[in-house]
Amino acid sequence: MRKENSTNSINERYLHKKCALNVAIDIIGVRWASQIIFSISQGVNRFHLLKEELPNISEQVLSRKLKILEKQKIIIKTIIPDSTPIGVRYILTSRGEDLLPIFENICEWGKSYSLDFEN
Amino acid sequence: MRKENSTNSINERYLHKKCALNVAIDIIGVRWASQIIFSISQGVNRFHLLKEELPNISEQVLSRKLKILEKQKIIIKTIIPDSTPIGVRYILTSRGEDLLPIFENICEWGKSYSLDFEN
DNA sequence: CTGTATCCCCAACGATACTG
DNA sequence: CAGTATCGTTGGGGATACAG
Repeated sequence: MRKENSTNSINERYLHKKCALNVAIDIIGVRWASQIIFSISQGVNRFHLLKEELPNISEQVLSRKLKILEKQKIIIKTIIPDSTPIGVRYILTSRGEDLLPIFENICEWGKSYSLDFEN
Repeated sequence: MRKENSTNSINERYLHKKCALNVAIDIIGVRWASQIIFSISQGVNRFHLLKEELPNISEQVLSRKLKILEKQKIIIKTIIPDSTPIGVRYILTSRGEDLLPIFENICEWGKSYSLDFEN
């Protein structure tokens, strides 16, 4: 349960109000989120495929992250019809698609660290 | 002290190796970092000015963040000559400047949440 | 004015077992 | 196949006092 009056929460709200940049950062800046969005855009769009692609993520965490991204309207969960056992496919919303060119830019920028990463 | 063999650290290294996107996200995705970079670019480039601009940040945290950004070669600390008491000015490196257009894009994207933020 | 030292909190992250 | 329940761990974020 979240403590709405902790300094943590107060600062979070302060930053969100200050600039939408911070809103966006709090969405894409948590662990796995960006990688999951990118993977889904590449066609890695099912639960077990994501588990294979990201072997270090636990089912618990993957499930949690997918649910959050769905709530944020970045991905949509669709049931694959006539499948046994039940199958699920995740696809990006237009809001999610809009992130892809941004990720390209961020990725380019991050590459400057691949060289001197261990300083 | 950081536990280099915690799953947390292992996953961090895994993601960094997977894609530079995750390297960049871990730099700009922590609290205050993006806002500090943006503020400095706007001329809010001194310790006490940043404290005024971000009243909810403690000196401890601001100091810590500035040091990290300096280590990441995103900002540079310059001593203001002939000042008593000692004065310090922070400026962006070219690596820091490169972030500004990216921030513009992220901010634009984030604005779509200002509407339905409390869902 | 620009920090550092010390200590604490708590929310994200993760492991494991279980389920429709 | 696609999750959820439960609980333990970690480390970033923060408060306060002090220092050059």
